[in-house]
Amino acid sequence: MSDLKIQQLRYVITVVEEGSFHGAARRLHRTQPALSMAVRELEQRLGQNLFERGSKNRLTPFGEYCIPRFRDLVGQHDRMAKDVVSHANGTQGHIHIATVPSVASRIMPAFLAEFIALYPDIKISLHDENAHYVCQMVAHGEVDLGVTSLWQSEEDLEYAHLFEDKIGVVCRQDHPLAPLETLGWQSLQGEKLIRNGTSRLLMSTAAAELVENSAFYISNMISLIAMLEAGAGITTLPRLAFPEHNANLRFIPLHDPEVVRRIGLVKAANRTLAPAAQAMQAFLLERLQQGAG
Amino acid sequence: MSDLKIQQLRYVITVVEEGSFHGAARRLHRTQPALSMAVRELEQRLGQNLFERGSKNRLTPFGEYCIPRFRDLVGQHDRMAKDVVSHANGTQGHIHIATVPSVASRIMPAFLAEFIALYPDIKISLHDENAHYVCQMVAHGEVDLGVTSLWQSEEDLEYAHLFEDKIGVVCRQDHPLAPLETLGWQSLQGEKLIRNGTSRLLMSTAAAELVENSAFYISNMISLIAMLEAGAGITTLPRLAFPEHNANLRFIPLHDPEVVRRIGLVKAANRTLAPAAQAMQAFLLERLQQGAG
DNA sequence: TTAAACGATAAACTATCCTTATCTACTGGG
DNA sequence: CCCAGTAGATAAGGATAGTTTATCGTTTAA
Repeated sequence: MSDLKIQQLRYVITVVEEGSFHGAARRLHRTQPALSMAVRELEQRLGQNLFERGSKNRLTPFGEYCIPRFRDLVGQHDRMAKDVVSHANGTQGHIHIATVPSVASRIMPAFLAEFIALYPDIKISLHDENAHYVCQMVAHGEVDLGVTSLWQSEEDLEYAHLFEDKIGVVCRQDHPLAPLETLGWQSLQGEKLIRNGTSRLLMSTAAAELVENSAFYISNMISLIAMLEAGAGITTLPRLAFPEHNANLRFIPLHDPEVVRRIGLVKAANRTLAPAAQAMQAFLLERLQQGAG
Repeated sequence: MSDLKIQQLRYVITVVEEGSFHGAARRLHRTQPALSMAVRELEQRLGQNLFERGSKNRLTPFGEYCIPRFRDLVGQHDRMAKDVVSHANGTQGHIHIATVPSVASRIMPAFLAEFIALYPDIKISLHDENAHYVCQMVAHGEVDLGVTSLWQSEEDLEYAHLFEDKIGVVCRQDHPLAPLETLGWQSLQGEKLIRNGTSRLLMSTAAAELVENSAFYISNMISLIAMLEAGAGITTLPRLAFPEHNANLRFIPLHDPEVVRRIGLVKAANRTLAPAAQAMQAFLLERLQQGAG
């Protein structure tokens, strides 16, 4: 038993709806003989006539039985096709994305607001994790895309650079260093440095020994800020990770050497993105590449 | 947006199930390039790849999304096609048939038993009505087929003769006429004749005046039999309408003139029968034509 | 009676589908 | 390291559908 063709079924349905072959032909942008022959072909395949021959265009009892079933299948086809196509062209879907907290709180809100305005039917799940875990989630397929600095160059990850984020020192407004517009690493000698999750960025620089001699490590950003506000010491942070509107703290860019955190878009290599994620990827690259946060 | 082809969807599903194009080609009795090209064509139409290119034969996320939906549609198609085809070749369906009571009780039971053994999935509704109403039901499309004598030659009914049913007299075993093997109409002069629904068959014969002079009319067969058993008179009946195993009554064939009821298959002209009804029609003609009840 | 509308049919063209033949890439064993 | 053996991709050719134009016969209505 062979496959029926959706098109033939649609032809028959249209003939019934229009009440004539000519009318159906007009609606389907086909000629009348095309429908005549298509219907006859289907009838021959089924072994029974759908329309009464000789007389006008009345359905046979067999036709009456078939039409609702044809209608059902064509309807199901159309719904499915519409759904699948809208997923194919990225107007529908569910994107899972992971970013480091600073990007999640400073970049993504405005970005995602713009994105969902463009693609109102795409669902988005945003995870924030540290750079290492973001890469892991992408590698393991738990998310489609990551926005992060690379933990280390990984085999099965594809990295597309977006922007750089300068490291600076963060201290209280009444700290002796606070009035300075810029700082060299040497100025930090003797300061009480609190390490945090981003401190590893300094490990391969001239400032490495500063970090190694630091006695404090705080991973939680809220706690870190509280410690700094209490005047317990200073820390280093990428600019994006510094709470922009904090009146008690000050961010002082550092140079000599200048250290940056490279933020990029990470996806699994050898794995095609779902169309919705492709749209997100393209939009991320268009909006965030080169432009700093 | 154009129609997807059930066949292409089936190809894709089979490739997924078999895990390879070659395997699927074997199962589908096609060559491998046929599948390659069909899949590529579908991918181009959707605008997204279903299978990872380069790498073996893994599905893309888009493919993962599509496959269950394709499976659904193909499954629905197959169920629908199977159902429609089984209706087309008459192995499934619902037949509505009407007959006169004598045929319903004496002919149809054995006949239908044989029929449902041949077509176990066909549903049958059997109505018994008088000859006039049977014809009316067929003409109005309330039933597909009727087995009856014609009330009058009707415009929009097609009649196919099945068999003839001889009229005879019915009387009690102790009636003076009972010992006779055969009777002429003249012998009935002076008898108390009870009319019934079949008496109209005599109206155009030499015996017409007998009927006209009869004072009793009973339409209900049970009541009629009871009256006869009570010795209230005699009646005329077609042989088939006579209760075969009744020990108290006797059926005496009549001749001079011989009157018969012509029983035939009636269907609406200009209306195609449903396939199941076609099967019933063919079976009725094969089994009942010429052979008396 | 004629004109218009409908469906069926024929012939020609086009697109689609499937095959054979061939090519390229990857894989496992010697 | 090489050499089948297996996989999918590609190209060319032929068969088959699907579609169109042109035409015919029938029915319907003016």
